[in-house]
Amino acid sequence: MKPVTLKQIAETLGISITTVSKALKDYPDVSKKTKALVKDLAQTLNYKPNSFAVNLRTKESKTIGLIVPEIVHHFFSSVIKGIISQAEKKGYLVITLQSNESYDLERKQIELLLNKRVDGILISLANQTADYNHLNAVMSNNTPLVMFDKIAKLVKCSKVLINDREAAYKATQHLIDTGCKKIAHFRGPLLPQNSIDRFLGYKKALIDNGITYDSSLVYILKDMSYEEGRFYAKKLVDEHEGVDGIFINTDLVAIGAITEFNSLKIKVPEDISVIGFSNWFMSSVISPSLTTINQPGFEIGKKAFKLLYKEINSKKNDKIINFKEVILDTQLVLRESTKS
Amino acid sequence: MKPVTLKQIAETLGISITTVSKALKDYPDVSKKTKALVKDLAQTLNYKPNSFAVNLRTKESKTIGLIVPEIVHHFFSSVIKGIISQAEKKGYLVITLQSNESYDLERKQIELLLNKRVDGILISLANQTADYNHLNAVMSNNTPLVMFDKIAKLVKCSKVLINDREAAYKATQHLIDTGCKKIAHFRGPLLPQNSIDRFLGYKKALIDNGITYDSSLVYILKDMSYEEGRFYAKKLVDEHEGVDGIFINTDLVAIGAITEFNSLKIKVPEDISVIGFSNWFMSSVISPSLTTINQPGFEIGKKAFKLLYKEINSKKNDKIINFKEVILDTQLVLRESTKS
DNA sequence: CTGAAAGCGCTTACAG
DNA sequence: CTGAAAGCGCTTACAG
Repeated sequence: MKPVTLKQIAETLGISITTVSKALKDYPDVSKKTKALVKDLAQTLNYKPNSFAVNLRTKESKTIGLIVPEIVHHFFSSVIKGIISQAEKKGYLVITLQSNESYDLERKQIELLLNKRVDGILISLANQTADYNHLNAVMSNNTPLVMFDKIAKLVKCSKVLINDREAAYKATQHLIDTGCKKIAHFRGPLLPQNSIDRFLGYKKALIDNGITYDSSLVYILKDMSYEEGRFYAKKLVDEHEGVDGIFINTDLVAIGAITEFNSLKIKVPEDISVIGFSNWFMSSVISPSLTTINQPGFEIGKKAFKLLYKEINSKKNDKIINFKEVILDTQLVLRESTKS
Repeated sequence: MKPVTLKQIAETLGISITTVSKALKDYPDVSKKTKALVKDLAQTLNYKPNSFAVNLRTKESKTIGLIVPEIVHHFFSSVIKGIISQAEKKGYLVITLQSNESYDLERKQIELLLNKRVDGILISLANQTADYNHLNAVMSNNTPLVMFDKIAKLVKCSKVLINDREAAYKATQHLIDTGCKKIAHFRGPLLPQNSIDRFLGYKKALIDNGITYDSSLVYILKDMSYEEGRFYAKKLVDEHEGVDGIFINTDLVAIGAITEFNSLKIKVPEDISVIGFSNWFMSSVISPSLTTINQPGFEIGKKAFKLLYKEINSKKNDKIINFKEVILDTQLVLRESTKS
């Protein structure tokens, strides 16, 4: 019933614990014969090293922590999948936590993970996070940290990103290229860097194309929900005439907007073109289907883990860690919600 | 730089490690004065117990393992969220793994978790899983195990479920009540218990209503994907005339089917009524929106953790564990894909 | 090639 | 009220 230990194997075989340990780990200074003996017995007894003891000795847990703002979310669940699958390949397990976009929770979760002594932390920040002490604490605790998607520019660590500004530019340019003249923007809250960047890309595209920027056409949303999409779509048409295009920060909101337009009998894209951001699966099945920017969640997750893994190993070998900023490509995905 | 230990606090204060340890844990046999002294210093030094050492001593990790077939999936991500949020409240962290519906992966992951010595395991089985040795291994290893959604009837452990048969009956009955006479069924593979139960509920509803069961109207799908939904929707209308209703095992497939009907100019629900299962978010935003059975993922997750938590504590206190089977309620969600 | 010994950082039964 | 000691199960530097 009780788990088998090195001691039991050693006693059964009449040799020392040291030799058993070395034999199992294929140390060169153990005879072939002894190794065979030990390994055989370990096998038949179904010996598994006690990970608690191994952790204590080696000071590593082969576990990493992951904090995302939301789990029930196409983009983040794709990222999680990418991280977990990659981690598993490298022998790491992943503890996932969800901040619910709350700074307080995020801070507590960082502490939980640090107390747990995970080997590294992966995080996409909560919208509410404006203070980076908890992140700097991770760094000064010497725990590798990689941020992705919603990052803090000011924190010195590796990051995995897309070029939000360029992608937003591309999206807005597409609206312009297909004939839109009066283009609104539903943006995220003032804080996460990517909602700033997407806004700036939108603005720059307008200006580069000789369209006057009108700040009243920019709506700042809070929770980026479907309901908000509906609400602001209504508000937009109540407050403005002749808007013929919108670039929306994220697909879920865009889907809300399209639904609202449908129910208001405003035709998409004939009356108004809509372009989203992120390429959620459901964007391809609603009608009209949503033109959007593809944001490669799975690859972002994989890449983020790979960076973290390298840093964990560099740390182990006392090498200097060079922070990297990896930018992944995005694609414009053409569908029915914009004109051709 | 190095983490603070009990030893350092003891030396600084000139008392024993034992007393420091007891003071921090508020043992009654330490003087108020000493406690205050110790706690103060611990605070200022930002002492955090080394979880590796604590794990080794207490033989518990305050960590549980979770295996789901798929993460990028509305239902499972809701369950994960429920589990993680509940676990966090009780001081448990969750290691999540994804089996990709593969039996081999699932088996390896169980072993990973057991080697990691998690305090308990939560699992929803892969479709491919037909052999339960790995699950019985968990039980005989004395690690609490709770299964949810896709379970194995033969494994003796606690389970969190919905009444799939009854819910499927309810769905089929709704089609009948709204005038459908020739009702098809897209079911899941032969193995997961819930696809069997949903099929049985469908069949029983037909029979109870005097409709002859026709096995050629039942299609057995493999991966329950959107693409399969489209494919079988086409196949159904190619092979049968006059089908006026379908009950589909899961929303994603139903959404594929509706998309296919839309593109074939078959009107839903006028020509054919469609009812899904699970109530994915996107089902409410497609058009026509999908009538379905709500399956409370978040609550299933919460309940599953609560059961596991009880078992972990029972085990710790050497109490007998009584396996429970909790059945959660489902609701019929009426939308546009069925007649009223 | 083998093993005695120290130590990772805690907890707790026991003695005083 | 305090502390010495054993022990959780490993790993590894060192001696032989």
